[in-house]
Amino acid sequence: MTEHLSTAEENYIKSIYHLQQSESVVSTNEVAARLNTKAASVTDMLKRLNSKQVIHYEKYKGVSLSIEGEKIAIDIIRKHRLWEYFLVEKLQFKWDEVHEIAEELEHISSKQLVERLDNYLGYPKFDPHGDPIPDSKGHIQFQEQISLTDLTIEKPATVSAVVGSQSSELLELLTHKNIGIGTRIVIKRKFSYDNSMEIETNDNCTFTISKELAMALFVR
Amino acid sequence: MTEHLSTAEENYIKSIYHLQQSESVVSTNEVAARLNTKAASVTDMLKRLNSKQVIHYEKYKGVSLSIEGEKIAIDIIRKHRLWEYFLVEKLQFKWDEVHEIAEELEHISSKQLVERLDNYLGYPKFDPHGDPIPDSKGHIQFQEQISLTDLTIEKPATVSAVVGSQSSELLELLTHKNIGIGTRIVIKRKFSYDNSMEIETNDNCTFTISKELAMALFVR
DNA sequence: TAAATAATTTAGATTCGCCTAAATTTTTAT
DNA sequence: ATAAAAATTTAGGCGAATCTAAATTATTTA
Repeated sequence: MTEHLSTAEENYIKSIYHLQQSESVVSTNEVAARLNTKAASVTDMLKRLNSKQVIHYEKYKGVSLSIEGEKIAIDIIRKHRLWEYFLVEKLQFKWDEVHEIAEELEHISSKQLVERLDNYLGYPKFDPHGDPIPDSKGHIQFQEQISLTDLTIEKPATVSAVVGSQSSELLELLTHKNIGIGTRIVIKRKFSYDNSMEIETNDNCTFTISKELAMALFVR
Repeated sequence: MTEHLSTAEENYIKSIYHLQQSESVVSTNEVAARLNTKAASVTDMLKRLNSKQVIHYEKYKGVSLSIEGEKIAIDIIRKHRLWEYFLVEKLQFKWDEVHEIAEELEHISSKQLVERLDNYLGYPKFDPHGDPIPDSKGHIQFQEQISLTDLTIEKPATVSAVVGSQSSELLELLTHKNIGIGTRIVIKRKFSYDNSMEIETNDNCTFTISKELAMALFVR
């Protein structure tokens, strides 16, 4: 299929894939920002990737992945998330320590390695951050939003929505607790007496939230 | 300590380390041959590594590793062999399938990853090829030579010496069986009737050798 | 809609790691 | 010991991936 891609090329493809989740066509500047590089460098690379058929690119018109490019992106993400799972489940890393290491491991090329790792790990469906792990055919499990109330204990999740987020009282509370869209949450304990729960967030804070607040937070 | 080395730089250091096992000073051409590259490229790189203090190098005088360089080499070898052990023990690869993959994995930089992997694997002392795995302080277990006669069944080993290798009859036999210093051997079966044994080598050949030949071969 | 601003691309350098061909140094052999 | 051979280095170039500064195109706004 594809000859061989450099680490840099793979990182561009991955970035474009992630940026495409919100808008289908991605700008040069957005890629530059995500990769901490300069727009001129991005233009250079887009030309190269375009000639390799992994993206659709026209001057001044933005970029999107080709079918081939999307396959490559999903494959990299699969590797990244499987390695993260490995690091947490087998090597006892904390879920917030593994990203950097997985950024390196995701570029290891052996197909066989990935398949065997997947098998060894028991074909996990979600990584330690709660993100879905694509299967060997590139299929990604649809991920529903659920109320934080219904989240399994110890299973990390990401805040994806806040119901009633127009209320300033709620916002005040969220600001105080430093919770927002994208905040990673793990439930450490649930107290049945008042349905409050102890949670741990991104920034390694552990504290208790009320049933009312938990009901307002949606996670995936 | 060391800022950061590229994969290419690490590979040069590793090659020089291995070549130094036989002769303490290594030539440009030897490095070129080992890395499948050209002498001119090696000269380039030696200049760079010299300025980074990881080697001792003088024009036309050959190269050797500095103390720092040796530490780096041992660290890379440690990673390589731990990953090989992981691939065979945990992911069920065959011992002759893992080298290439480990060549990639050995460049993953996280110190913590290596330590945790080592712990997870139970601090193995030898890799699946029978080579010693340096510990976290860089100490390498001394490996005695034993006669092939005394080698445990199924335990891979490397031919490290041939007693009576001046005899042309022995050489004739060794040449015919394609066995020499460095040949990897695994004993598959031992026959007590005549103390002959069935062995498997490097090149995936399986055949029987006599007690006399086994006694002449020393392995580690 | 025309000017100002923002986004993007081009032009021209730089570093890394490699190459070939030519020059130089070292080693070997006569 | 000197000529021939082998090893090594230098010179000059190339592609990948980056950069800055300048030019160009697109978008916004007055």
